[in-house]
Amino acid sequence: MIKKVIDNGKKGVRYNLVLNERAQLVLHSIIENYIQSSEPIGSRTLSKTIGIRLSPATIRNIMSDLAELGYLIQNHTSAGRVPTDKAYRFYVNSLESPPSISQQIKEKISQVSNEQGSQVEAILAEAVRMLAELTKFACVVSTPKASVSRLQRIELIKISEDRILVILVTKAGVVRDKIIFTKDSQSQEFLNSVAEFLNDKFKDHSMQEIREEIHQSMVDDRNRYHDLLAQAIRLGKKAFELNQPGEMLIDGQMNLLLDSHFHEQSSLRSLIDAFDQKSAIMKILDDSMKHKGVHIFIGIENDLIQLQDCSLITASYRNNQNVLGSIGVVGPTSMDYKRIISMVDYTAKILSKTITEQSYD
Amino acid sequence: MIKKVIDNGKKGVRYNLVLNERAQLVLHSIIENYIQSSEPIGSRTLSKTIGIRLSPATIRNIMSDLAELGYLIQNHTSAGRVPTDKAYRFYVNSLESPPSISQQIKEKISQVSNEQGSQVEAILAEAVRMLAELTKFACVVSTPKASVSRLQRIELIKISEDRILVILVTKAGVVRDKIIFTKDSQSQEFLNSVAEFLNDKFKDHSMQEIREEIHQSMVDDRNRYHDLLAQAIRLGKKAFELNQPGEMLIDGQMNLLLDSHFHEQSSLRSLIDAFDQKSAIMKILDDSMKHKGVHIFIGIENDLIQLQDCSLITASYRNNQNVLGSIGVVGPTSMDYKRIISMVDYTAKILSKTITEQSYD
DNA sequence: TATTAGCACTACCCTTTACTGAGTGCTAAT
DNA sequence: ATTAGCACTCAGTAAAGGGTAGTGCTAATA
Repeated sequence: MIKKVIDNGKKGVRYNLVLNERAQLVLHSIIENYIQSSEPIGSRTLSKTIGIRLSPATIRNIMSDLAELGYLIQNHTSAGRVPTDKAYRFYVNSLESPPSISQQIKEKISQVSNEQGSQVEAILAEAVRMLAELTKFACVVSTPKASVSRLQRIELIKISEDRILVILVTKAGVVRDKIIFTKDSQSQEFLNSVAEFLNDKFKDHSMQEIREEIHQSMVDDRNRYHDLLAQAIRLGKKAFELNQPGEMLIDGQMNLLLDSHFHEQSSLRSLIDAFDQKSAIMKILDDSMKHKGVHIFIGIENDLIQLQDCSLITASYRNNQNVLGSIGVVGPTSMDYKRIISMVDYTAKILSKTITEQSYD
Repeated sequence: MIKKVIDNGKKGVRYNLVLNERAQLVLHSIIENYIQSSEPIGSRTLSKTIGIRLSPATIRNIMSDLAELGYLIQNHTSAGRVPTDKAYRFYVNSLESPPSISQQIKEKISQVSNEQGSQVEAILAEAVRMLAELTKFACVVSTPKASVSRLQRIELIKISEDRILVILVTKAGVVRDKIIFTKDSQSQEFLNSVAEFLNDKFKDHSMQEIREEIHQSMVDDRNRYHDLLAQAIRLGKKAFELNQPGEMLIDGQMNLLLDSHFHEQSSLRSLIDAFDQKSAIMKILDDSMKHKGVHIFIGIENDLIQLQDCSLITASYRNNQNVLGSIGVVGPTSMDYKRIISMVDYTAKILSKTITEQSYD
């Protein structure tokens, strides 16, 4: 279906794919008004707040066309107009990227990196907390993906006859610990040799690669007869087994529940479910890791049905070498995009900077 | 002030500290009805559901007395009666301890211990999650307190020229990692000697003790001239510095927001604040560690003003040697105490069992 | 003397009704 | 092409009235 457009250079209503300048201005104005007030915008109100002089009647005509084009809807006949997801998409596409941000907010966000020598997880937790506090929405951040992380150091520590503590340190500075059980008890000296061997062989390799190489070695029969090697492979297999599934930190869920946009019990319930499952939101964060800069998912654009009343703003963070994960905000589709986008963008940058300083590359 | 009491053996209304049996029965019945329905209980309704035959009028008389004694209140003149905190206190005191629990729930909770070889933190997270799901309220659990935990093993790992990774394993099976920065780079061999020294000296000591002993050693001048010793003390000081403040895991906060009892915005906001601060709830959990068994804090009994519309049910968990922390449920004062108490009690027991199996004692 | 039936009374809750106000679409005038 | 004017719509609020579940008090009862 070809879209109708308002074009005052021609007679009557034309069919085309773009809005003329005045229609854009009206739409823009409606959206910004609605973002502020969260109430349907009427022609009279708008004619007062919009920059140029336009009578309510004229605005009504434009609004009527915009509604027909799918940018606006009316909840009922005699109510003002409300922007649709399509309108928000138009709006964010028209924004400069990234929007400006106040010095004050910048300073606030920069506090995240203040505490020198924090663990990566602590930095992420702090960042997501800060972002939730500033945006007053729910915020999520994915921890550096184990599979793409590269090994800086592995250590094996015998802590009892049948338990070995495995410490993995990645290039990005993430420390993971895990306890593995063994039937036959080994001396610490032996474990040290094993660890040394694994460090030599696998340093700088990604966890994914390491798992594959170990798998390869196990298939290779020759190794069976070399005790150290055999043990190293056996222990290594356990140690590098997908220890933590990609994790996600959440903060500010409560903010959403207090937000008037989600006051209907139904959408609220489903939102909670979405957060409880984690996996779906995790997927969105993973996707957004693949691209640079800020990503925006508006309402219906979200595959996950529970999130179709929400918009997500995400941005990836990285160290010198790799994209590590991403951080995002979940809020109502009528959120203040300028504000939120700039905050997410800046937080991701600060996060990248802080974590890069911590990295071993 | 001396309390009035209903005593049908005597003439008129007496002053005393106990309720006669019939008044107790009525009160008990009102509370259980109210827990089920969350609606004010009237005399007519009660006369139908209460076991013995009593006319509404009689019940009204008794209720009137109970109201005067502070066990019941009326929201307005022509409404039924609602139990006060005092009533709930009477109620829980009269319960057998601990109340019985269905086999089905037992099995559900026991799943917490299923995954063999989990880290303590993971077990706690699982437990608090399970408890939140079962109770449909908010649940909290405090992680084993660092200060009382005793040392199983310390390990120092050089991960770059200026960074040392410290791994602390406690008797309870908690693994903590921390990165410390040094100006002068040391060899791994040297760090091994230092770690060995610290292990010899401090194994089985509590973190608190260790900190004190290190402090003592630093004051003691002689040690300055022994290089290993001096370095060990210097590094040990950093390593054992209060690394993690007692932490707390929360789950199911959202449940509270969906609970009809907290639908007034005001009490909701303050509740969220209470959870955000953490420290106050942490204090309650700490307190409850000092005593055995289940602890119950009803409404006004909570020092924290934000929690005065809530009841807390807590129970401590332990390994063979020490009380480690406690787990609790936060819900409305009109919660189903029998159900919740039994669940918290049983969860704490399962938690103790699971963690004891993990411990190195 | 304790209990109960009866009665007048109270206040919330729900529905109906009416009114207001912000908004619309359409038409005719500019 | 724009605007003023007008009839119309519908959510929201407030007032009015009936229904209901509760109360307290008094007098009758076992």
